[in-house]
Amino acid sequence: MAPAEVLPGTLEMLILRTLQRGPLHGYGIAQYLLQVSGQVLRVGEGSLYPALQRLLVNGWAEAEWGQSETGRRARFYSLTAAGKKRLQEEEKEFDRIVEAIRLVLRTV
Amino acid sequence: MAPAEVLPGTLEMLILRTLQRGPLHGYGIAQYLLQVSGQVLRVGEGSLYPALQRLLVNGWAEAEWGQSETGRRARFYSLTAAGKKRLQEEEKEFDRIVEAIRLVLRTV
DNA sequence: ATCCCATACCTCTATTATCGATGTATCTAA
DNA sequence: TTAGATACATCGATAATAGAGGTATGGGAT
Repeated sequence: MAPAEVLPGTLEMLILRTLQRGPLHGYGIAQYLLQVSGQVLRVGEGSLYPALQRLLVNGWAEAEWGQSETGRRARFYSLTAAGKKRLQEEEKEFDRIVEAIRLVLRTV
Repeated sequence: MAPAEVLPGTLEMLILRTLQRGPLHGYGIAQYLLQVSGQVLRVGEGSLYPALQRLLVNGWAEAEWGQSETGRRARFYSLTAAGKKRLQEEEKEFDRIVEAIRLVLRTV
């Protein structure tokens, strides 16, 4: 099976969607995405942490240091109200574009 | 309606798919994508022409100068055998990743 | 006649996102 | 005691896109 990266431009949406389930730390987000996507979406750390920084800077998420399930120090991210709104917009736009692409792919 | 760009990483696939219908010039490709996608996929020239160059370099398309329907000089691109194969691979990978993303978006 | 718009090509630079490598540190299990 | 999993982060290279700029021609409207 191909290693397969994330579609550029969709990572923030995927992270926001993951955080919608509840606060989670970076490592956990990557694990979750890998698992739920059936091992397809492999988010490298070099993509993940900069993306999380962007979410903080834009006010879509906030972070708090705490303890992970395994007792280690971890930074828990959670959605802000602005982040929830942003997620809705991104999902809508994603659907719109994917539908447009499907139109092209289906048109003979 | 938002101006909405192309999903990064999908442009080459969209062009290849357009060329599968028959040879076409750059300007025509952009027009076609805009029309078939219901005005959603707006391909700027600064994205289009570099992408066409990549297709040539990779041997997925070949080009020939000719006359457009309106009598102007135009460069017609057409799919090679390698391009057809490449298109199939890209479509398959696209479906795979979009399906993975949908899994994430649908999971509660 | 002239001027604008659509058609048609292309390049350049800035911006942005992703990836892979690198580095730190801790905890657990073999 | 050592390897692997957990957990953070940054750095540089790569690549793709967008937007602006530049050339040229044809047709239709003023």
